[in-house]
Amino acid sequence: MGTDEPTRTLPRLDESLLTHMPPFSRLSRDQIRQILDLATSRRYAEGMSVFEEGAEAERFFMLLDGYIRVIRITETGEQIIALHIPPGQLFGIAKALGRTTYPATAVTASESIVLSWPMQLWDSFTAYDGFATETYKTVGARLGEMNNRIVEMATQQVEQRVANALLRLVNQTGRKVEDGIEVDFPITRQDLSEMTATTLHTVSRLLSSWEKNGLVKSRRKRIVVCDPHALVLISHHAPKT
Amino acid sequence: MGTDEPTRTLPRLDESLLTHMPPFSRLSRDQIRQILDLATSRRYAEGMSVFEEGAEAERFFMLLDGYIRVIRITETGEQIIALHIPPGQLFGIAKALGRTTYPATAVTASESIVLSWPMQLWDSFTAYDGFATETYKTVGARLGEMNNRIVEMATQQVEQRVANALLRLVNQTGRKVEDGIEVDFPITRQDLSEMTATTLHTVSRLLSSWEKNGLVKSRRKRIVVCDPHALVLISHHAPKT
DNA sequence: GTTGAACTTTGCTCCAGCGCAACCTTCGCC
DNA sequence: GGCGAAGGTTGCGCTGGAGCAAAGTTCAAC
Repeated sequence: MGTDEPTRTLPRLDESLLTHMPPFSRLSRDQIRQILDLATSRRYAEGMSVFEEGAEAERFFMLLDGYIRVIRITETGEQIIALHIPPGQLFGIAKALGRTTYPATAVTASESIVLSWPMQLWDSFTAYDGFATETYKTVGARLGEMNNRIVEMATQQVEQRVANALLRLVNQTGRKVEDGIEVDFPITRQDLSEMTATTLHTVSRLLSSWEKNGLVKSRRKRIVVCDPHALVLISHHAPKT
Repeated sequence: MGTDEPTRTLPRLDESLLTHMPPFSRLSRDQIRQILDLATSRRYAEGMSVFEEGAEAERFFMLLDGYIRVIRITETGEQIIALHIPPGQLFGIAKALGRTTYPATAVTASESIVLSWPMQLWDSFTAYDGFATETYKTVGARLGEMNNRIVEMATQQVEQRVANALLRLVNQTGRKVEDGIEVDFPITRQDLSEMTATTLHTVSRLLSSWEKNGLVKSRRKRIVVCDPHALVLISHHAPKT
């Protein structure tokens, strides 16, 4: 749980942190200063939870650095990964969904730096120029992404779903490395399986066979995509002969 | 396509149409009058499309009567049903998602009456008291529903998914009839299979067996749930022995 | 440098549910 | 009232990928 860690406010934050983040990019330096002075900043180690599904939504958040994994857990204890959030995005914005509780759990996928504000400030933030619009876009994009996932799960084979998930990861969070593009945070076979509604065994088999053909390279908790185009082909390959 | 039908503006609309619809419920009679005077009202026969995925979002809509089915179609021509919209809800609200095109196709699941306004009016609508809040709630609820569907598809067996889908239908759109609750619009096995990522054959088999046990009664395009509780049990039944 | 936990690989078996096929039923329409 | 199309039912065989099992590998921690 997040609360295991002491809350440390980092040294005075610089305005430049936010000037290039879409929700704030149209604001003046002074406005950003005000916003930063209201923010709590905090570092989370990998695997820490930022908030839990169902909890009262007392704060809203922006990810400055690292990656957030949004997960849901079923009554039977299965975990499914709904989405990954890259730096620069708002999250835990229950108010934007007309909710008073968080709809899912957020855990850090890697060491992360997070700003947060009390939810009471939400309405004053939406008054800032561009903030509301960017929020809609974020919500819309996530809704669209979930929608695509439903379509994928409904129509595609496991191999294609895993290929798609991997492509999405490298597109959204990829980091260029020598022999391809690497997913920018530690990710296990189990994680991939929770994103694609399959088992770690199947994911492992797929990655092994892709590695054999030079499409990817993987080490423990790390995946490098060497041949994205080939993955795209796999992801589009007709499900049925 | 919707455009096959002549656009007929129905006789002058009465304010009482909107006074009890959540997005407008906090408005005065005069405000509602203004809003209605800007609206185009139109009747769609069953199976007509109101707008198509990807089209420029020129108008936004409210369903007065009937049911709207939101669908997506894959490159390979498969159709999947994302959600059903009951009367009283806004739809096609691309602006609320920061989009300029519609993210999915909307077709009528039964004969329907729809109001619509040019999207340019959206910003003036969000200024009305309660309108924005209700919109967030609608968006939030749909996002939550999609989220649940992902979890279901990832963790449940076909039988449970179909049971859940049916329960959701009768909860959201059910009409009390003599021997149970009936889904309030025509729905085929094929439709149910497109909501649950399975085949019409499997749905047919399930419904047959449920009917044998008295849980449901169904006729062509009509389904009555007689024993919702038993369906709930099925929907929660552990997937694996 | 040893230990143990976390992560990964791979082989084998089995079955839920899909694809296919054939047929039946209901309904709208000329 | 007969015809055709849309919708529904049911049997059968096959297979993708889940479940199970057993090892191998990597890494952190002492």
